[in-house]
Amino acid sequence: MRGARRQIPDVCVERLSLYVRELTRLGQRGVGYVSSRRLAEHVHVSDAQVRRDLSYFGQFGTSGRGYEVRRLQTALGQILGIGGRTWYVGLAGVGNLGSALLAYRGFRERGFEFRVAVDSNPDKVGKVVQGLTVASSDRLVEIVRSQQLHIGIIAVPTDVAQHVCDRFVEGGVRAVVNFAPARLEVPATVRLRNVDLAIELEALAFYLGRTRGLARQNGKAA
Amino acid sequence: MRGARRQIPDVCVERLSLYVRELTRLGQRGVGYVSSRRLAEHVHVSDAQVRRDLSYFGQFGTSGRGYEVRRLQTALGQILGIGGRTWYVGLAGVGNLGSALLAYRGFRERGFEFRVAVDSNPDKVGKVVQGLTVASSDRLVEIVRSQQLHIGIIAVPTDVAQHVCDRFVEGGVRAVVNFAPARLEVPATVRLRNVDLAIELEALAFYLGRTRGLARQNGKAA
DNA sequence: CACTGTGAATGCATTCACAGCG
DNA sequence: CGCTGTGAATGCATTCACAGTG
Repeated sequence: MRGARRQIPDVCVERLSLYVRELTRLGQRGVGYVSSRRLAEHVHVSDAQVRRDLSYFGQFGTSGRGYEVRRLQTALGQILGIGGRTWYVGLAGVGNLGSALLAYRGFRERGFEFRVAVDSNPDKVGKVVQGLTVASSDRLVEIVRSQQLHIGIIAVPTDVAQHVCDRFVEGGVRAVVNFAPARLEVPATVRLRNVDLAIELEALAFYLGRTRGLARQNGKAA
Repeated sequence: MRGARRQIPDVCVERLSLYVRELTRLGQRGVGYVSSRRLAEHVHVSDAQVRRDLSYFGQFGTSGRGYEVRRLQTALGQILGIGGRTWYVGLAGVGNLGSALLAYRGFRERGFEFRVAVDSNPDKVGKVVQGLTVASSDRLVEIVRSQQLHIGIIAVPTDVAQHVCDRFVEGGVRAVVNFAPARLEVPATVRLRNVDLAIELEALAFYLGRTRGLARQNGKAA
């Protein structure tokens, strides 16, 4: 079998991000300590869930007092890999969605740096978007290599998504985030994550179509 | 026929969308029948998973032959609530992300119709984006009512997300999709779904930070 | 006290494995 | 045969409940 370490639930990692976000806010408001209960409320999970999630990574609390906000915040940041370190990101596809991603300030704040944006449309190549000069998609592989990109983001049309993905992988990225509505093939060494806008709506339609009455909240991390 | 309404796994619904998508493609290629095995391969799940997912909703296959592509496609479409019916959607926030959503053709194809887009920026109000005239956010409640919107999409900055959400709910939407990095409060009758771009990257960073070696594929529906 | 951290119990989701059908 | 549909078994994730602690 693989991975000797204790198995950390996949969804737990996503919640970690939410905890950090809430802790940041609490810190800004000058809150010094927070209990699992209060933290849980803000993130919409149970208090037991919070304690269990944290327990995967160590002991951060004080009996009777709770968690020290600043300390927990930085600790979780470290664990998530967004403490100190900067991850280099490349974007393929500078359409509306791509532009939205480039414009999103949250990335930079958390240590993700867009170093490159490429597009196959010659009209876009050379233009400057969010302080980044758009390069040609043809040069993607060499760019990924020379810029040492860790993560590739795919915001291109479905029919070229796999091709672009392959170029990212060829260049040596270690993870890919795919916004195209396609299932991409990547080697086992590369981490793949899909964000599919149509599915979000379709899943809703399913519940709207049946539950006339009350609806459970949906279990999507966010 | 036993246990008439069994509980359907949340993730199963998302996979249904993927099945429909793949079936559509197979249909276009003229494929008449498909086995759970082959369908599973394309969607990156196990064949048992496919059969189990389908079994929640009925029996669609033929022993020894598999599933008739066209028939299964329409059946699943019905189940998802995207067969025939049109869902009315409203967008709040016509920035890059909002524009990207308006431009996404996949929605219309699957029976989601943007009827309204609003923005709080006076410079944007009155402009036409993707064939839709941008209205003022102030009028959101009445617009939701008069246009009979089922779904509200939130693509506004974090600090006003809750306010906009409340207006959607007040107007009577039955579901909300939130793209802002905030946890929104909605009554139990309203279905909420969050799409959080930063979390996608942070979850990746976690795995990049630790697994030097091979990475499991990530379980995000797409 | 008020709270954490965690075994044990429960509840979901996935896979196994095979009877039964075309 | 080849393949579906599904009980039974397994494997994950969440909650319970409480001993232990500052």
